[in-house]
Amino acid sequence: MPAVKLREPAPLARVPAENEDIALLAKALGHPARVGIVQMLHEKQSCIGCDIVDEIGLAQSTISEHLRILKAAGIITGSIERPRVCYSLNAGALEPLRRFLDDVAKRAAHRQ
Amino acid sequence: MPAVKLREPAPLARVPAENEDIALLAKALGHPARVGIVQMLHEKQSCIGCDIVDEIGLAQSTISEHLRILKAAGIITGSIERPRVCYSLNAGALEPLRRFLDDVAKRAAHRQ
DNA sequence: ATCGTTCATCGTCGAATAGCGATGAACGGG
DNA sequence: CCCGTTCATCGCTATTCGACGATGAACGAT
Repeated sequence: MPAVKLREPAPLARVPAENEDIALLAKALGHPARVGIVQMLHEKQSCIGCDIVDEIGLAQSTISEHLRILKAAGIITGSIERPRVCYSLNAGALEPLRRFLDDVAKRAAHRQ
Repeated sequence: MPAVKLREPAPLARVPAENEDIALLAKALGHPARVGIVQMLHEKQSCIGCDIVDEIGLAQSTISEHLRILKAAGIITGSIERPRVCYSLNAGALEPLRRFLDDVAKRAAHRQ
């Protein structure tokens, strides 16, 4: 045990866990194909199968990867329905990011 | 001039320019340090100089790069004030992303 | 039992990110 | 005129991303 207390490594000062969260959500949306997928799931309420591949116009493996990223971020969920997988939006997951942006917009408008 | 009309390369089917826009904004926010910077500029209304470097806790060159990315996305602006640069938030730039998220949230809540 | 469909995973490639230190430009002040 | 401060830019390295084709797993249908 050292005699002096070393300065805490600090979680990077100004980078609380909440920001980490927001950044992860934003990153997950940080690709046009993924925005398109969310848009699709948002319009066609119904969950979708491989139609996404046709709509977006990328290779199946690529779409699968994008779906994996969205799933990992909690933005979508997939339930198997052999032989397909039925994806649907989990709108609640986006709340932290949405609230962050709302907050910025509101305060900015408020002080004009 | 070929006799037949070739199929248009298509802007990637379902990936309209608007989504591209949203994705670019999201990408710019896709890093905790950048979220922190926006948060800073949002709280301390006043524009900031190099205080950001102290607050975030990354090397000056790294912060400079993050600022460049935010600037490129139109999210912040910087006005020189020798020898410093005064950054401030351009909240309006985030609107497309904010509206997108609001839309998703609203429609999701509506159909419950 | 075989086939077809749907999807995930793997390996690979090039491009982009993220981080740093070092260097350089641009002043305002002594 | 030199100095210090602030910031941008330049290499450079390591890691991650994005895309693809090929392969494989998991069934329903024939």
